[in-house]
Amino acid sequence: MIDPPHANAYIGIMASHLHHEHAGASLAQAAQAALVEAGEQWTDMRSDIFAVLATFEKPASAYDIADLVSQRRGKRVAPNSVYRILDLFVTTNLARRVESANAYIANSHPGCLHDCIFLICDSCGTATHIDDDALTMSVRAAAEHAGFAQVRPVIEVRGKCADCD
Amino acid sequence: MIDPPHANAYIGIMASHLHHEHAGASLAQAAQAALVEAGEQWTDMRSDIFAVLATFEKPASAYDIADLVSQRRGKRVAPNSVYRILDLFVTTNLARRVESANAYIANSHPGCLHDCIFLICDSCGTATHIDDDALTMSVRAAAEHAGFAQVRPVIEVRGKCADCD
DNA sequence: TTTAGCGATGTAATGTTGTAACGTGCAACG
DNA sequence: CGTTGCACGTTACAACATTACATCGCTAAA
Repeated sequence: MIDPPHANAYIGIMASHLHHEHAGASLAQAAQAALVEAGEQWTDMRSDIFAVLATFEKPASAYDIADLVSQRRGKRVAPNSVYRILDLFVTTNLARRVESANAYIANSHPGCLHDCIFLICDSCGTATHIDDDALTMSVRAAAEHAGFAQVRPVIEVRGKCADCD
Repeated sequence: MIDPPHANAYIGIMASHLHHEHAGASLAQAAQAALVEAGEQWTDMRSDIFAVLATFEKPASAYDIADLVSQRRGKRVAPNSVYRILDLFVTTNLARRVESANAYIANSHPGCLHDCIFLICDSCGTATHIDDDALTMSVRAAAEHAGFAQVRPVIEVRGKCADCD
């Protein structure tokens, strides 16, 4: 393979991952803190939805989440309600929408603002993400050079993960 | 604005745009040629769907296309049929799916294989694309470095276009 | 000439994802 | 003790996508 100009950009992944990756209870706590920080309430419903979302390693659809939250609460929770809260999570950076999957995934480092690059396996559906700020900044720059403003990059890569390969 | 490491990547846009951009009849002809080249048939239905798709400057949903093709033919064409043909177009590179819009757009240079970067205006909905192979190759490289194979990058940027800004 | 196969399209039904409109409960504040 | 604002509930519906199976027309083998 030829060496493209940015072939070494992945070096940035490690460098930019010095921030803390949360999991489990720690993650929920970080999420709560971030939401409160944004001036929003941390309600039972939001807590449950975040908890369910965080159990997924694959992007979860709003309907998947609605089902599981319904179980957990013993009472039907309408997709509508889930969407409302997922939208809130996305705007406050507690979760991300994976456009190519019409699904959502918890942000493992809430409060930390990146343009994420998602890698989604077409076989097993699992999603990982890499943070390569050099690369995402280049995408932003290209868009801005084309006259775009208030840009929000959507960078996702579909493929086969190492396990499924 | 600070100068990110890849800020000059857009120089690649011009450089990589030496290939011919088609429009109108010329585009339809190029599409036909590409499809036949791929060992597929250029039927009336496919021709009509491509023609309709090519009239859009915004990404078009399968249902939009179904409606217009129905008019053009004076007979209802079901979304199903449209999806089938759009899928074919996407696999043969005559069209692209814009994941963040659940919609499709004609490839203005069929036969020419790129990872496109789409810019979609949140206000007016129009989409433009830029071809920056250096940038897309970097994304591929980053994904492959993470163990992914058969990668298919999805790079889209939502924002405000120059006109709507 | 039949007929078997195959690719393209038609038809109908259904599944999945996303929004709109409006109602209810509850807590803070005057 | 109202009234205001936010969270959430409920219903209905709109938009997007797939599945299963039928039909049509062509062509190649019998």
